[in-house]
Amino acid sequence: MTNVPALGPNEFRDTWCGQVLGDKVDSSVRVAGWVHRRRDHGGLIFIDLRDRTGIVQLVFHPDSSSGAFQLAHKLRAEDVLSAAGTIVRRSAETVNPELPTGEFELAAESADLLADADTPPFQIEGFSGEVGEDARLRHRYLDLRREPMREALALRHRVTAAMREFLDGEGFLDVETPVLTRSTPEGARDFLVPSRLQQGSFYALPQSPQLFKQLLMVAGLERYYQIARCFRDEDLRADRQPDFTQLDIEMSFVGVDDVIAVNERLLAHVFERVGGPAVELPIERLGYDEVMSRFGTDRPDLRFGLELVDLGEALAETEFKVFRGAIEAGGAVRGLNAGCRELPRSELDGLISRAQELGAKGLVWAFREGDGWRSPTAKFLSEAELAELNRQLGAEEGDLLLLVADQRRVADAVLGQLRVELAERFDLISADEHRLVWIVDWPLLEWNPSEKRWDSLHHPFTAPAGEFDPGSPGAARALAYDLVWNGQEMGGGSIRIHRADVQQSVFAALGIDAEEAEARFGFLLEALRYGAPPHGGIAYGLDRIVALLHHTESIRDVIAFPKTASGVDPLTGAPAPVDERQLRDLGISVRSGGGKG
RNA sequence: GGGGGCGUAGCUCAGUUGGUUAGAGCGCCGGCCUGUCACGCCGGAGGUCGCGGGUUCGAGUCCCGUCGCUCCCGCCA
Repeated sequence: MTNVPALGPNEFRDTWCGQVLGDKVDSSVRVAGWVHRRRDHGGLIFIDLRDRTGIVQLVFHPDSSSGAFQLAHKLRAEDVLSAAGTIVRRSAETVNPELPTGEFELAAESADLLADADTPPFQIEGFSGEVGEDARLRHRYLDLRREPMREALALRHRVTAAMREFLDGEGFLDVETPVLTRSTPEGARDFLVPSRLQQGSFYALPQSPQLFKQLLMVAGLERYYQIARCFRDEDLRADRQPDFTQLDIEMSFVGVDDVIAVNERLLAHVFERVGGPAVELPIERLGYDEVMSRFGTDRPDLRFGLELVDLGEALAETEFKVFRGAIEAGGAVRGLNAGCRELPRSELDGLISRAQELGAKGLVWAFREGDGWRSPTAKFLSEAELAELNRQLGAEEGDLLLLVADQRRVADAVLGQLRVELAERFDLISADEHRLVWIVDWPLLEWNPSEKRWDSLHHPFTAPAGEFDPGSPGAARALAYDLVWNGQEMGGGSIRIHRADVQQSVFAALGIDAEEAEARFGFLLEALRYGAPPHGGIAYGLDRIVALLHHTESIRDVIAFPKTASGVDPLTGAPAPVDERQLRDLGISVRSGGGKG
């Protein structure tokens, strides 16, 4: 709570609780806030009064003639109080070193009960256990009175304020884009809003302002940003909400290096302003192919090793059918050396289950023992193969080795995830270490085997590097970049396609023919024909950034009014049924599930 | 859509092999207390063991179903 101004006198108070400090000693002061705690000694009553800025102790003596003492006796937790009195310095033995205001207290001479409070459903403070999230969300306005939540929201504010401060200084314009817009059915599921005036038609809530910000570049705004609410109707996670916030940025007449450069300065500025980790510039860049090879994921956590190794060559001649089968099917055998860690059989079995949950058919574990392995799999491999595997994995005596044989992308995904979980299990990550990295040089498209078509890795508006050859779509690289912080994707962006003909050929490669492209993205293609500047930008997941800075796993802890994992807001009860008349107005007659009414 | 975990007092939790009247801490209510700051002391109230069904002489405990919360997989261009 650093951005709190000094208060001038007003009807209910003339200073904040947290600002009852030495400069006010002997002065007469009125404060207001919530009764944080009451300590009633019979002939002497202490009230801790809390407002946004902190806590101050009020002392009520029975000799005050105003009735304040009698009032204090009746006060209960969370009552709203305004109290006036004299600020006094506490005697040395009664100082509370835990409290910023602990050297002082307000000797209350009068007090007004502004509102009394029912007993809260959970304790606001002073309770060591963690309150269940359901209870917290049902009474979120009470949860937000608790210090961690006050700090989370204050931090969030400081982050967005620092973003605006920097971007304003760099000449960016904050422009709002519509929340009621048009559905674009690829990608995430849209939230739909029925139109009353155009019955049978629907607005969609934006998954991102992507197309509008490109149109703003066509419009000549040059530099745009927006702290934009985005919506995706997909299943939730600890780091996913149906409505979430993005810092959205777009610039004209720029290439990859230009966007990265301004964003690196943005991050350094924001982190510096909010007391985040120091950002060393320039931020490291790694190519997509390299990180996939070394870490099995496009969002690598660089704070620890356990890198993946390709073991296909060592096993080229193997008789072990699990490995040979994977290699003959065009797949790979990938492994990692988890270091010298003795694990009980139950945990090794747990690793196998986890690997299967992540999509692998199985997982081979082994401990290096002499020149060979201690492992149920050792008997299927020759001495020469074991020796070569040990060599390639850099295995020393006792090292735990994990191998997955599968299609390359499956093996990578499984070992890439196990790598992170093992690092947590083995405590390889120090809390104060931070690693930022740009992932660059992405493929433009990837083959989707289940749908049998090419999909964009980022989105269909991402510019290819160099000329786009529709004949070999898999070879195209993208002018795209993701920023990864400690293994979490903070944001990502790209240079966009600014020529209609290029955009059309990329649509075609994605299986969107000219007619469909015209129907869905005609407004974009048309805009690109009226002189679109080369442009590019980025979008950051604001909730995730604040969560990382706040050292919390769940973005719900940095959102004032989040939804539960099933998309419900326990406070308001949303989503809720609507009445027949509302539906009639919208021309909607179907009611599913035989609902009430 | 699938899998794991959880659901017992207002909150956080314990509850043995199925066995008497279901417990603790905090909170709440009443009383006492003039230097506490998670004040202390004494007393008290508070339970549809998520819900429904089943097994059993007997179910918080076992079984089936269901609902809610949560984590993960799928999904999230």
